[in-house]
Amino acid sequence: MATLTFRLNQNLYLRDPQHTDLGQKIIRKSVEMIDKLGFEHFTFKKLADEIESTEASVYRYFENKHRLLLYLISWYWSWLDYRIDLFTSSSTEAEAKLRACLRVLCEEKKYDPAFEFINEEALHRIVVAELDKTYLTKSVDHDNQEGLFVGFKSLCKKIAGWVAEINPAYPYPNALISMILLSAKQQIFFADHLPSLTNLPPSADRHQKLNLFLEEILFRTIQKN
Amino acid sequence: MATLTFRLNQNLYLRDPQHTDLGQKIIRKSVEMIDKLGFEHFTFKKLADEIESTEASVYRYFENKHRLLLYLISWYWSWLDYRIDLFTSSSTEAEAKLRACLRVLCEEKKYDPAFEFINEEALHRIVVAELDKTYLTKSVDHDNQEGLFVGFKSLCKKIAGWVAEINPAYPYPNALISMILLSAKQQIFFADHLPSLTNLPPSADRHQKLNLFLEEILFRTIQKN
DNA sequence: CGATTAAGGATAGTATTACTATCAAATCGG
DNA sequence: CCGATTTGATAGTAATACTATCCTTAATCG
Repeated sequence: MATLTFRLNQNLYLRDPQHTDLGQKIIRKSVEMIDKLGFEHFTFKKLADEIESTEASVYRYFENKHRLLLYLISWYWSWLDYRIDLFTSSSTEAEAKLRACLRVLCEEKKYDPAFEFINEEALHRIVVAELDKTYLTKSVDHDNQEGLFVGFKSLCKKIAGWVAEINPAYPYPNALISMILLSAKQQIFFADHLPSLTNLPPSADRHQKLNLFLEEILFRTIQKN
Repeated sequence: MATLTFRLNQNLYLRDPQHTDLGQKIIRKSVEMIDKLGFEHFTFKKLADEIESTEASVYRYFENKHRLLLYLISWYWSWLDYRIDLFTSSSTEAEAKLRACLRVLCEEKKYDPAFEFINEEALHRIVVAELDKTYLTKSVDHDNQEGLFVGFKSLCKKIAGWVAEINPAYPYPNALISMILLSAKQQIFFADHLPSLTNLPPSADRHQKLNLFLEEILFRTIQKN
């Protein structure tokens, strides 16, 4: 099988981790550890110990742990974008594309064998729990200038484009889509931890319910008249 | 003028800061400093230096800085709840209540002289920038059990109740309201820092636009049939 | 009025974190 | 096989998030 890799913004890393053995270990293990410990309790020291390397070596790949998180989450958005392309390319209608897109967004994430060293299931949990921390910092503006959020921004733009195709007069397509993208993560988190803030059940069919919830909001909001 | 205070969950603090001079200084100054430095760069040491007290003394009021943040944000939700009551009590119709409620949620926040030692404008910016960090931690479940999120949860429940009054058949009232409550903060943040993720303008009338945006989503989504 | 208690100040100390720096050993490409 | 690059090993630093102890002062209560 051909190995796919995503070309991510070079400012995310110092040395490309996809190209070396140590780099791949860093990615694989950090996904596992951030998922388990949470980003706050995850440190380069602990990571280095686990992969039997040293802190200094990890710092040669990533400037700091914040950039590593940004890297992982950028990877996630690229992956989602790729999957959305996969499932929307067969449609020509914007409406069908949007429906397919929401399905991909809400689906339960499983390990994707197309990408060997990433555990997508764990990465999805990381995105749910840590996404907001990537931009809620005093360095947002700087990070944004360096292009560290392009993955999220371009995905949002693409989907908002379909909204504009359906109803060019609707004035808030980007706001609506960014809201939906974030809500998909938030509501899953609430279902797991603060159930009174949602109506999604704890059971496995919550992904389907989430899909219904968001689809209704999206299409009712953008319908004409 | 009668001085109002909110009765917040006792687990938020070790000693009630509203009742002492030092406590009030801690609240007033921490709002100012978290707003300026951001929560990550804010420390009890820096705070103590500013109010000319000591780290140890601050720790006598709050177990740690995370609880202090939770305290401030709980205070904010209580305040919002109080303002929503103020502006909805005149209406009897659920729809009118919801409209008034969204107006309060989206309005630009100004200093409220009813509460002397809190700068609501700064606190609002803190909520916008730091809210998600209060629950995106490994200790959510524990904090939730201690009742540290009741402020947000009860507000959400109250508003969702009005939704249910209008359309009892709508299956996701809590999810819809929590989404809207959070989006109101998020979209303001995007307008300031990641404008391509929203359609709110940088100008002052963005609060009004935000109101239109959210009102349309809410009422279109819950309309019957 | 004197004694008790509580609040706050002063100081010290600890483990951990998030780095930075230096040098030597291994390895890899031409 | 030579030289450049990569990694490992080790050390060190400033800051952070606490905890502990002791002392002074102020309020309270019989």
